[in-house]
Amino acid sequence: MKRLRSQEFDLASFLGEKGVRATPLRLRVLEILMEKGDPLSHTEIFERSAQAGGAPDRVTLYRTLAAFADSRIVHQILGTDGTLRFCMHDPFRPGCPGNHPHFLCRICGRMICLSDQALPRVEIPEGRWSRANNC
Amino acid sequence: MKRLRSQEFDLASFLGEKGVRATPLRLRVLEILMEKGDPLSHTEIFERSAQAGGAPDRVTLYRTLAAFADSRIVHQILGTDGTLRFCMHDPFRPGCPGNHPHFLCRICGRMICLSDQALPRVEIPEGRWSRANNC
DNA sequence: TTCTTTATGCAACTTCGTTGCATTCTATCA
DNA sequence: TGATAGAATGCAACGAAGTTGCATAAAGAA
Repeated sequence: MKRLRSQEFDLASFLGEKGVRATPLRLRVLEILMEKGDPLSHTEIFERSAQAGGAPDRVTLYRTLAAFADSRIVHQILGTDGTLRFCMHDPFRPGCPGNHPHFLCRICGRMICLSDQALPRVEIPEGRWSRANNC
Repeated sequence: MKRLRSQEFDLASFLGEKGVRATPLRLRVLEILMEKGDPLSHTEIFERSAQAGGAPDRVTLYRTLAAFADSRIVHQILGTDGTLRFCMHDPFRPGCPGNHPHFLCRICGRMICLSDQALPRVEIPEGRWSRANNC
């Protein structure tokens, strides 16, 4: 995500365009997510955010990330450790967001996108899978 | 898993061969897992097991499933809901266990194996990923 | 400025899973 | 057969990740 630097555009108006109100915490989180393109967990974002301006409220951070995800600013990836990571959409990285695998280091917990290795489209099985609860 | 019926072989000696001591709970869990080949969550196994002979201890059930996984009797699949499911190895189903996708119904929580749709092998990224903590 | 909507902070709660420890069971061997 | 060691169980407590409800604070619109 090196091409998307805060110098190059106004973070607040970026959020505005996405329909998300810019607040101090949200701008801080946005900066953290943009700093490096790789997916970060809630805990990682919490800790970095705490360093840069005081620990945010845990719940507010969850809601901030949910708001970002709703507005398609970030997408969520479930790691093999069972926790979600949040990743900025990178218009300059082909296949991001998209159907690519991720690598999660078991030791340090760092996740990286393997956006150059596309995954095939999986066929949803036939059957009674519907919106109603009659599966 | 229709071909692997309890009539066809002794569950207790099957566990014995796998180096797992046969106990009432383990036999019950094994039967539940074999009944249908699809992966079941801890909760699903707990509930079915509770019906068939009284509710087992939650922790013991976790340990039972861990023992099965250690002995390669089952494998674990992390669903998009963040919870593990446990699935018998089916020697008669090609690609099970193996690198295939799974489908998880968001409504009813049922998971099914898509063992006919193989996934490509993913290249682990180059770098300092090692057993030591110097990632 | 006032009003309405949205964001925040706090407390409490849920789910999934783990750890520690004492007790019970079971396979084995004398 | 009975003693014994190793494994399985049951219970309590803990922990991480994430959610819900509600009161307060902040922001945008009129």
